[in-house]
Amino acid sequence: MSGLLCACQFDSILNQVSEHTKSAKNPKMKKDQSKISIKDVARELGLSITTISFIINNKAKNRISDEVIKKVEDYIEKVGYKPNASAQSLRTGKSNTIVFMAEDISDPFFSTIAKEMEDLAFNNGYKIIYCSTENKKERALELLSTFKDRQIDAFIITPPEDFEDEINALIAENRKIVLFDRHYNDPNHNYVVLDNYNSCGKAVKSLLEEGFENIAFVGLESNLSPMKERLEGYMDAVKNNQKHPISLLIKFDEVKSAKGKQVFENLLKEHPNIDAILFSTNSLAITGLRVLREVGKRLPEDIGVITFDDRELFELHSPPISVVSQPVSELAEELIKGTLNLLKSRSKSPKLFQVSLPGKLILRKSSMLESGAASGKTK
Amino acid sequence: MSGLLCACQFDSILNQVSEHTKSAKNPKMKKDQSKISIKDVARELGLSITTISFIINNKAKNRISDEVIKKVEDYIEKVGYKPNASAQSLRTGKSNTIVFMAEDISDPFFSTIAKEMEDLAFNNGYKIIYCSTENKKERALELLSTFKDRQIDAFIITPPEDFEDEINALIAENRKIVLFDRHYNDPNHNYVVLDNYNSCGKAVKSLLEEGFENIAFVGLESNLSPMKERLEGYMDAVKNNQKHPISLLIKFDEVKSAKGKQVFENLLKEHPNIDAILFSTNSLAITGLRVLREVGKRLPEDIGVITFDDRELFELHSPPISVVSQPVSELAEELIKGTLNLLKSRSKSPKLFQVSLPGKLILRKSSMLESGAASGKTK
DNA sequence: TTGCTTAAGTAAAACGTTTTACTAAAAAGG
DNA sequence: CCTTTTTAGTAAAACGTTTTACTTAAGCAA
Repeated sequence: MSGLLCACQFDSILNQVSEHTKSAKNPKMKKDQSKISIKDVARELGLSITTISFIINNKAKNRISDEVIKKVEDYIEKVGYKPNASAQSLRTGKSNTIVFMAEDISDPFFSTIAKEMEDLAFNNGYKIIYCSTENKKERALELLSTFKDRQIDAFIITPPEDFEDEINALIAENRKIVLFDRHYNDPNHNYVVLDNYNSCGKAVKSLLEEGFENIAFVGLESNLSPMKERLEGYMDAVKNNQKHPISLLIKFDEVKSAKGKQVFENLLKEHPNIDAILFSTNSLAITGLRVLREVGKRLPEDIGVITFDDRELFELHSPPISVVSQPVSELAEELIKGTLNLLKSRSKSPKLFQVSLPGKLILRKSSMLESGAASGKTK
Repeated sequence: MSGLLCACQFDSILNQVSEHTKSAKNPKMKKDQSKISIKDVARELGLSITTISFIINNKAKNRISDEVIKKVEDYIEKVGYKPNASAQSLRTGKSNTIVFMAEDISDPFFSTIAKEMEDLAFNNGYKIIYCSTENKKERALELLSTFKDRQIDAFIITPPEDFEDEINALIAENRKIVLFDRHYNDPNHNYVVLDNYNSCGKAVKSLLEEGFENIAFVGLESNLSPMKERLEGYMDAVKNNQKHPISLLIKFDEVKSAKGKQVFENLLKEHPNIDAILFSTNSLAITGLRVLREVGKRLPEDIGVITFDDRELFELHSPPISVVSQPVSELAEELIKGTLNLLKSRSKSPKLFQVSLPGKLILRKSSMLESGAASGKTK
């Protein structure tokens, strides 16, 4: 049937061939085989490629008659023509691609964010390329250098330590940059982060209300903003309640090693009066929970526990562990919304956006001395 | 056939070269301001772009003098020139991009695989774009239709159910396709999967050796190959040992719901003699463990447990849960190695590869009745 | 000398778009 | 009836590469 439609003025030539090809069911077979281009569409409809281009880019209003628009759209729909993305990208300098440089894309927090972003971006015609910096500056630079020349429209970056200059350089080059998870308190940056300071305050307050007295903080030795803010949040909250802060900072590389377990064990020994611990990250908590189990501490009777970032693991733990949960969907939404706005704006200096979302304290048995009926309640 | 007509009546008369138009150059200004192209390099060195192109593509041997090659390479290094990826892609039809369609990129199994692949691919000059099908056919089709027109070099696909025709269609279109995690036993497909059948056999054997007698299987109601193979592997292993199989298949959507918990609870009630359970997936095990805890079953005394896919959660569980672990690094390596080979081969029909890797049984307390010294041993 | 080979390079077409600047015909204005 | 405006389109340049087919000069054998 489609053979009839391509008739127009080329009849004579087509006819010569069709004698031989008829047996192979569909005379248009050729088309399907090799990619169909805007030129093919134009030729087939007896129009110029300019017209086709205007139509597929919604620039046809007041230029092309509704009748022709309809005809072209129908044909495009029928043959499934889609513009060649590389050609578009070459011509326009845009690629409809966003790069998300996560710390580690296999980390559940980042991969969940990634998935939600992917979905939102996809619905807006954007693709996302992910990569992992491992929190290493050289790695991040390497990635950046690869992607800088690939017509990437925007970068969502979880910067490693000591990366402020590079971020500023990118911004100076007029790139669209959005920071995620960590930031530099720079009014010229776009970012979406958790309100770490107040989240920590809430956690401490909750522990105190439950009757815990000597709350220790176990954090990461790091200059990254969340690590610093969580520590500060803890410090201020404890001091404001006339308690004495006790903090242990562990090096990133040691968290999962024997060394990490040991320094944590030492903390417990040196401060036998500790009756609650606030873990600043997920992996710190996991290491901590291992040690607590090994040394026979009962939760929450001997030691109350709250940690950052919810994971299935904590809910299934015995006893279930209280957490400060990050609002993953909202974070992803803010990130994509902000990034897309940046991309939409035609101005050279789009308005900045700086978002800080509150954490959600999810109380479970590990931090509830009275273990009342309100298990799992949310605050 | 239609190509005949566009023949070239407008061979041009544009031989007047405008040498001087561009030559009012300020060599300093230029560099920093706008992206530097192959043309700039050529002009600056007084060479043709052809020469530059040959050199950056390692096609200069026997064509260009070593002296010139050196000069060009040095200059490129100095100014940091990198070819425009879109232009390359447009010209060559290649994009150095691989799409990985996972079931769910936020699932730890897939995100870990993704990360390892990303790394390997990156080192070979390839980027990876991830996406999630959610095991939904329409979603997969939608994704496919977006990516088909973007010069994607290869697809690594975790197909949803009932997707065999689509895979065959892609292959017929001459696309590079590699299946992952699940396959169709089709000798014309490339795939990398776990040896689910024998992995299940190993798990059953281990439970029997530990003294468990009535081993139940809890699986997913699904046509996907891993689900079917695991069930078969269990069935055959149990029967071969003169035991009676008991299996429960739960719908994907119900696993995490109240319904899922209930049917599992019913299983326990209807078969009070069950003394061990083999869970076919991660999330089934999590639901199962919740129920087992609620109904007061002790592990492993009352019920022994082994589940598929290792996760931190299972190691930290009390008691730690035995698992069949997938060799993530090896899977990722096979995937990328195979895909890259496909891409390297110039032939129209590269040789196929079909890889099935053994699972690793990691025994922990949940399946060890004697709870001997050999905790955590690997088989 | 002539003719052939090799070495070292270049011109120009092509990939598939978008966009600027044009045109031809019809409608409107006077 | 002429001029202007509007409508509905089109031609061709440009984006930055790769690659095919050429050129030009030198070397060399006879």
